[in-house]
Amino acid sequence: MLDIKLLREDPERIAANLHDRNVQVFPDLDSEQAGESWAKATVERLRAYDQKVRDLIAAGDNLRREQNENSSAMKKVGKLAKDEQQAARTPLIERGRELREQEKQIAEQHAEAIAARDEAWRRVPNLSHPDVPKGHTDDDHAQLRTWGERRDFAAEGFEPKDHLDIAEALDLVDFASGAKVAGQKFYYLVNEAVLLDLALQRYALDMARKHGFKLHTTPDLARVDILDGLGFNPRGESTQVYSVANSDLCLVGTAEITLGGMVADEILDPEQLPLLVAGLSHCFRTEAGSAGKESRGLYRVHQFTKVELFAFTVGELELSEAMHQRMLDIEEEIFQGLEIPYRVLDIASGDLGGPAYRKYDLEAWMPGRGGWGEITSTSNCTDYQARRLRIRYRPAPVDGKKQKPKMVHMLNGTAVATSRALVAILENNQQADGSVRIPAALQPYCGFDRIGPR
RNA sequence: GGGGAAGUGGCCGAGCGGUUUAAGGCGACGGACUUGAAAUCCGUUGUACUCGAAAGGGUACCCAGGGUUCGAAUCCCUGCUUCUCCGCCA
Repeated sequence: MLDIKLLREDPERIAANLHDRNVQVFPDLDSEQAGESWAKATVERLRAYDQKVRDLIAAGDNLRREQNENSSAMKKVGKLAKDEQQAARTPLIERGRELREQEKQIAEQHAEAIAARDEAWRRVPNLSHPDVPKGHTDDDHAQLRTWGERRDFAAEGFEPKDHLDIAEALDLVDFASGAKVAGQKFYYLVNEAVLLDLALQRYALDMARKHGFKLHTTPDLARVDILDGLGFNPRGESTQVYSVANSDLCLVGTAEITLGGMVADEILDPEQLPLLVAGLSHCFRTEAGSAGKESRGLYRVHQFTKVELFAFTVGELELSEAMHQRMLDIEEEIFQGLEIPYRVLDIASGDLGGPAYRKYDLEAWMPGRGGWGEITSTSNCTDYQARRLRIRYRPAPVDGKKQKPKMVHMLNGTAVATSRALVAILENNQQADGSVRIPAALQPYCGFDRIGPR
């Protein structure tokens, strides 16, 4: 959620950003129905909502002030002579009843107005970094660089298989049983794949730790309001999130949720910042609306395991942007260690997602599909998530004066999502004889340097 | 799962329907005294919304949400959390 003051102070900026990101806040205000100025019309409606809220706040405050005055008048009645007290009380009681009635009505209207405003305001996405490429197709992302040598399978004399063929031939996954027990896109890892999965987790955790991230395993479930605070929409029709029946809990789609929520409602000491935490969790995704897309194998599944990096920084753009680069560097170091060729994308405005101010993805080369596939993603969400989770810090005193708390900036990034990393490793390291070479960095964790041939 | 107890400011802790403007203490900050420090004394002290150019004013917040009342930290209901005892369990 953005600071509502921005709506009052710089509405043009919000309209321009809505336009760049192509985000419709009100269903009836899109470019078809409202024309070119739909974004401007959206902002105007938001401002009207906000004004109504403020008017009702003023009205309510006034009534409560009168109620307080009435109460103090009542206190003084006790000092009057006994025979005068009753006569003095009656009108005050009457007035008090009136005020209570009025205040109740105003409070009701206020609750409605604030619900309407916030429901809309929450859909307004974060501002965007000025360098974010504008556009909303996959071609609009800016490719910053590539790393690594892609293997020339033709020169090696064989046709690369995709990871599912490799894994099935080596008896590393069991999708059939997964489907029987839990449904399509659930799976069992089998044999060496189990150890490889654990090795990836341990490798990523060691890397996170080396870079100063405090390690955590996190709950795999979280409360709805924590999800909300981080900008996930557990309700909604196309939600990516599983909800647990008869509770306010959801299965987390990423440890971003549990790590980000960890310090909700707290005012942090500036010495604690930047606060670097890493979390190992399972990730559950409904993948609603993505049926048929990249449906083969481990690439898009309902459950996987991930080591996530998370940072809370002082609420200054220079600092969070520097941290964002640092997180991207770590992600690159991790995949360089795994010897996976990849490219780095600066994600375009239309594909940022609500909370992100800027987002970089790493896409690994996946020979099986002959294309790039997303393996990590790191976002600087600035204060957008912090505002709803009320995560603040108190800046150091200036001239001996205590400073007001400020919102932290929050960043998240993937260290390793094991399922996608498995895809990349199996496909890039497959051998002509059907075996798969294990990257040197993982061998100490696995205890073997090759799977197969069988 | 069942029974008890408890949730008050940065922390400890009093208050159980209107003299509370939440006592008192600790801590922190500022000042006085001091060559400096300690001790002592004096003062200040949270979060947010809102009005205002500012000075400053108003409102809310005693775990959360409802309710009773002219008036709630205080009474009632529901929930959450913590502690504790019993049962069950890896």
